[in-house]
Amino acid sequence: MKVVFMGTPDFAVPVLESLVKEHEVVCVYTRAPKEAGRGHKETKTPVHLKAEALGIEVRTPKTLRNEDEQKKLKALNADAAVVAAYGLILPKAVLEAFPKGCFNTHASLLPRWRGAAPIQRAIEAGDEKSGVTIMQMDEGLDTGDMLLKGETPITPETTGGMLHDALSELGARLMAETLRSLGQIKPEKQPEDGACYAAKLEKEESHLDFTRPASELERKIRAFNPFPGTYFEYKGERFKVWEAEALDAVHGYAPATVIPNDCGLIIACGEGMLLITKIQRQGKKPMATEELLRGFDFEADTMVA
RNA sequence: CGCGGGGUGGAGCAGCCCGGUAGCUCGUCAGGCUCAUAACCUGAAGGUCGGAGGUUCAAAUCCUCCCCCCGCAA
Repeated sequence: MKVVFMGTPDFAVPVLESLVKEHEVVCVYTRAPKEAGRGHKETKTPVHLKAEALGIEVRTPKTLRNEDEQKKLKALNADAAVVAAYGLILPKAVLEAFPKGCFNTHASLLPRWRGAAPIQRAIEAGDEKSGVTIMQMDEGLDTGDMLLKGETPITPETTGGMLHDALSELGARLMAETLRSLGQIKPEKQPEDGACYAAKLEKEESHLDFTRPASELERKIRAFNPFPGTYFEYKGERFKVWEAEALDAVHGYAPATVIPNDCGLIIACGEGMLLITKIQRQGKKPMATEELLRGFDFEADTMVA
């Protein structure tokens, strides 16, 4: 089958990789390179780099809304489009440009967690499972009919990074399977019951709010590890929190107080307290809190922010 | 030229601004104490202070260039 692939971040790369094994990928669409990183060097997207390595034509239109782009897309004469975290809306004209349709790889068990950040939101909310849904795209935001689903458990140890990688691989497998058995799968409408949206991650969410319950903070820390990360401030310095454990203990400290103890760094929360087990000082690498404490002191009874 | 922090015995940090015997916590090794111990006591080993130049009587510390790591921002 002749297919067009549309995707942008790391999540989409395995999908592209598995796609080229069984189909003719005539062109890859991805977001345009942008200035990023230290020094603001122009950086191509992960999908862009992979496509180049595979020797596939890459296109990076800013939008697919204008007729010109749509014409160029149609001229490829592809049978289908495979999408994975592309980041651009596909207008009706594009959806109709492919005889067999447009298939999207979404990192959640639809209709739960439609939208931008399904992986982190699922962990943050305390879901016990997540998964990937392959769907036939329509004009809505992740509202198309479902073709294939796969589940994976979320354990108390699952981080956003772990789930991301697992779902990315799962998505690649499911998409391959979907394309193999296209005519045989009966599209299933998404039930409205249980639908919810995964809001995109806002910068301010990374800043830990110790007035919240410890268990909630623990989930967020796991969900946001490794991206976008969580942090607190102490004496004007930023400390990134990589791993923590919620301690279900009653205490009389004000939230954000460093609680004196022999086990490590413990911070009072709105409910319970948080034992920070892996931390990163700015300019340093992440390390076990225990290590940092050998040379750095969080004074007991002072406050973090 | 986006902004900024850092590279000091095995680990984590201090010292650098105001040049002048390299320090702290931990680990390691040896010995001691102890029923015992990750506890305690005593002692020891271990460092080209990221690299190369420069200034100086003297550089971890001041100046220049380079390498590596990281935070912010995007």
